Amino acid sequence: MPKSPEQYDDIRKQKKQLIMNTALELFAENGYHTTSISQIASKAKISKGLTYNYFKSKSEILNELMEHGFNEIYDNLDINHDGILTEEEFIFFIKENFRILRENMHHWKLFFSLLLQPQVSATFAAQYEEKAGPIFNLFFGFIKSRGSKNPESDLMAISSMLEGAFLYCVAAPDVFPMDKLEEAVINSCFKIIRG
Amino acid sequence: MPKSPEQYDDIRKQKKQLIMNTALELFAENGYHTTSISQIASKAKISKGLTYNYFKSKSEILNELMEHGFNEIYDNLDINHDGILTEEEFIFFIKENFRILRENMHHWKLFFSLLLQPQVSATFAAQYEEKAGPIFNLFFGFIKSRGSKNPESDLMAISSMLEGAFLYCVAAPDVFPMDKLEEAVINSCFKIIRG
Amino acid sequence: MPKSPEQYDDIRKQKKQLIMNTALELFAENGYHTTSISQIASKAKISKGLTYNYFKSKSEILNELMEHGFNEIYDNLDINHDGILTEEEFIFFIKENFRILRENMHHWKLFFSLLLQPQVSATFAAQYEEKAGPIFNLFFGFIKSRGSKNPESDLMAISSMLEGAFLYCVAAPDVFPMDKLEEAVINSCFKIIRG
Amino acid sequence: MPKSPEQYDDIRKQKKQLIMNTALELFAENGYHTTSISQIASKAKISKGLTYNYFKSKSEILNELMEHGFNEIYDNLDINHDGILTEEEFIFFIKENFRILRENMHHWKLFFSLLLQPQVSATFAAQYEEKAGPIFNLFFGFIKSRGSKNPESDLMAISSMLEGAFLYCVAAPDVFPMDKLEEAVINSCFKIIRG
DNA sequence: GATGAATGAGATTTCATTCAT
DNA sequence: TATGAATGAAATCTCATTCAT
Repeated sequence: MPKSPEQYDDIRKQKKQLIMNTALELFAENGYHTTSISQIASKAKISKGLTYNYFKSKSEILNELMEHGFNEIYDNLDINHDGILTEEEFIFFIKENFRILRENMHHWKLFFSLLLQPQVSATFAAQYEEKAGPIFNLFFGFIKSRGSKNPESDLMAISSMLEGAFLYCVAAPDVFPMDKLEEAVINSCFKIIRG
Repeated sequence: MPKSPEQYDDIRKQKKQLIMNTALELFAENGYHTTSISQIASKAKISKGLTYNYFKSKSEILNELMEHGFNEIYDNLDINHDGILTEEEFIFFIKENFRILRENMHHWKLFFSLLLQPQVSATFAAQYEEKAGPIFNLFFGFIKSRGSKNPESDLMAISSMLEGAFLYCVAAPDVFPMDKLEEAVINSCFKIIRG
Repeated sequence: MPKSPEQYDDIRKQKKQLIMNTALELFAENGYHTTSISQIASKAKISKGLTYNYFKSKSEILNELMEHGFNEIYDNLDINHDGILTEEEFIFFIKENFRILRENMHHWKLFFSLLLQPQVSATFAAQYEEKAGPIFNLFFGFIKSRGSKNPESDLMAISSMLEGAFLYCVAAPDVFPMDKLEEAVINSCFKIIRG
Repeated sequence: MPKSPEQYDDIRKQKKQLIMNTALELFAENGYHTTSISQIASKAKISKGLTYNYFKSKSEILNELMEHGFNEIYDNLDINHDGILTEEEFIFFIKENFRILRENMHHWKLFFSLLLQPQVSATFAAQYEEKAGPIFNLFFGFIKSRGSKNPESDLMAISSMLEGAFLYCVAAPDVFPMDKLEEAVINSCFKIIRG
């Protein structure tokens, strides 16, 4: 029985997603360069050739992965409201970040590793800035609204602390217990702002 | 008339250093896997074959690089005193860290990138822990000595902040001005401890 | 429309056989070490890379060659009967050996050359003993059954003679005419046993 | 103190012999191709470069080794008498052969392995025939003088047996005890001739 | 859409040989 | 004579990508 165009489309979408999920896992765990198309294909239980039916090249898988990943992550953050954070929203925001981190460990691991090798994906840096910019602004607004004496300085400290905490979670999850770390970070944010 | 053993020793030391420096630069800039022995050799203006006169394999270059790097970095920190930090020492320690970071950008870039791909270098994780452990202890002692109400929590926050600041320096040096970042971090440490 | 699994299986079998045949010929004629993968590939009219689709390494080709070779040779000998040789069977057995030798000259040449360099193939010695042991037993039984006064001694002499004759056939086929050699060996076996 | 020309000559001879002995051992044990100039030099405790002061190339070491080896072996056999062997002389000759074999295991191992890979040394086959020819004649004369009914046939059988016994000694010295093998071979020679 | 055999460019590695000293 | 650093050719091996079916 021939399939309808819609069914074909569905299959395509599922297969593509399967390839991307598999690739993400392997890239994150073993690195982009140490992962071969063969490994991806065999883990996804498809043929090597089929991969090229969905992606022009290995690096295109990476590109799409990054793009999707950014969207998945930042869309969930839902920062498109009035642009002013209340204290609860700020806390919620950080907690959300940790939650998303835990749920997308693979993506984050890959993100961080690409951060250190920008030549892999030329478009990566640009995307990152585009996404990260509004968040900096949001934070900056919150810090100022809380009466910080030096909001620029506090933004740097808080951003660093969050970034560092995320790095610990992803790269050395056994050094600090994750929930304690989360709590420590949140508390410290307020200590920093308060002065 | 053969060269004297000392002459040969000299040549070997210099050439080995040349290879390591060249490799470090390329590894840090382009990544370990994207850097070929050919590239290293041609940048160092030697033949591919000679590389193998000095290193058993490409991965051995990486291993020696890590080992030397750790020593270079952590030896400079000189943490072998009485084990108690005064406030000045604490500040000095962080400043030293930043200074060393700036002077060994390549090493740190490589470190961070390997942190996310530990399977590259098996010995890496072990070395890291061995070196980082005493520093955690030192910090913990300082935090307690300053009357922190929750030293475990503060250690996590401060460690994260430092790690994150280093990551910003290395991976995105244009986002924050480095000297301001350094100042912000130091100030925030005290805010965190003070509570 | 993909090929059927059976078709692929067929291709793989044939191609693998082609590679093994080609390698055997070159190994036997020019030696294992002097034969490069490039030579094998170009003689088999395939690409170098394809070789590695079928064999993990060059030495694995050798291993499989030895394994197959042993089986081909010793399976043909069909020594799995009651374990007692009649005179006709003994003669037939030796003749068979010469016939197989002539038809598998390449294999035997390779065997003999590896005999002298056992470190090439670690598994080789073990396989050889496993296969040769029963034959010694069979011969020993025959020699005793014919009333030899010193069967141990006669076994040594006969084994040596056979081994030497095979070596002449393989390494210096022009020194003695092969059919005369065969006849001489068979006759001499009986002279030795008879005493 | 400058050395006299004779002393220099002496040194040269000794060094050359050292290199050849070392190379022989390694070639015999590990094979010609698997033995590198570096290994030879380091085992002989000289520099790589010095090797080329005494030999034009690696293959020239092999050539000289073969040449010397043949002479050493066959000169010791002292077959330059009247050309007629008595029974005692025949026995003595075979015993001598075994003795020499035992004392020059390395040479023989190398000989046998080259027999199977003649392309290694082009001149090898020619040398072998030149040396072996007179021996065949000597044996043929003895066999005839003892009243053999078919001396051509017996020569083949005896030659094969000797060759085979030597191969066993060299390649599989544990299969048969060497002194028993020697005895068995000698006895069997007479059985073969006697008919 | 799906397969996996096949290619070829390029990576790592080895090693006989040369050469400045 | 003696050294060992240096070369370069060639070997082994890997893998993204193509293509016939």
